[in-house]
Amino acid sequence: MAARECSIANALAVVGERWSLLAIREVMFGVRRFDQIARNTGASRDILTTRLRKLVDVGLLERERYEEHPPRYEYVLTESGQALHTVLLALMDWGDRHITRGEPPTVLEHTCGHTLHPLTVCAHCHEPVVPGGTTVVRMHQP
Amino acid sequence: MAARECSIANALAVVGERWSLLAIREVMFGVRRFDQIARNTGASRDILTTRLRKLVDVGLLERERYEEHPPRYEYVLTESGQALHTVLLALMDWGDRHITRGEPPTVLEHTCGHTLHPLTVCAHCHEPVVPGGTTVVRMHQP
DNA sequence: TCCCTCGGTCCTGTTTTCCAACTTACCCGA
DNA sequence: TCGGGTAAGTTGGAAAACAGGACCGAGGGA
Repeated sequence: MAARECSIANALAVVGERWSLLAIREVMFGVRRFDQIARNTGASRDILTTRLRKLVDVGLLERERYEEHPPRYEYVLTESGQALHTVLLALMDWGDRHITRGEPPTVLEHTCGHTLHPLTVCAHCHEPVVPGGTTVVRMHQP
Repeated sequence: MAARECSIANALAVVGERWSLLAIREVMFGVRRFDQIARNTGASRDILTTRLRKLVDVGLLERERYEEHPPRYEYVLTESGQALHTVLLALMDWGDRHITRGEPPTVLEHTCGHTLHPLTVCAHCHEPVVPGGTTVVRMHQP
């Protein structure tokens, strides 16, 4: 215990459990219903229940009733949840390049009309950020 | 089972288990030794052993002997491992903005001399990618 | 009426994970 | 030579997480 304090660790404490990011992927792709999310992710239903509840509790999802009779619910992303799209894009791009064999299973298009290949740049100079192109200014030591 | 085929899922199958990304974070920040990685992540030693072994097996890390007598090892990132830096940066930025309260615990500087704030842009038009700014062209349905 | 859907809950057994102590192999200083 | 320290794990037992399937309640449709 008494590990390094870090926003990566904090982020993973919220979305790092198994199935959480896949559930968010589904909602981001427009799949909002419990049964569909369960089917598409492959998570067992009870685990998915606890994951979705946690994501609602921490404010990444909202559970909205979309039908009164019978009561039916759907999950929608909050602003914090939507902000995770950069993480999912980075993960998908990395998976496409280094893990998945063959063609990318999912292809996205940017509003500019071209196939989306995400690129991470420095918000200040707009140059791409390359591995080793950063230095640590300040960091918590455990 | 029989879930959606997707590079996000494939990526998470490799680095999605608890402690894996934190171990990679440490190596990326220059911490290469077992004991230090264990201390800084907070992972228990046995779990860390299996995680590091898996990361070596899938080719994200290499285990190198840096001392013959006694035998001592250190972990270094392969190119695939280094490529994960975009994922970690996205996660850290999201954590800084939406999870961590107060100041970011870790501050990085870009080679341009300014504090690094990563920005995800489209590699083609160089415009920022915003939530909902993409459409799905092709996708596997389970 | 009977069967179906949706959004879960419950139960049971298997896997993982956690935690602390132990091990091996060597170095160092007194 | 004795004791202590470090590095990189192993081991064993308890606790937690997970998988998979049955079940449930409120309604819908034929």
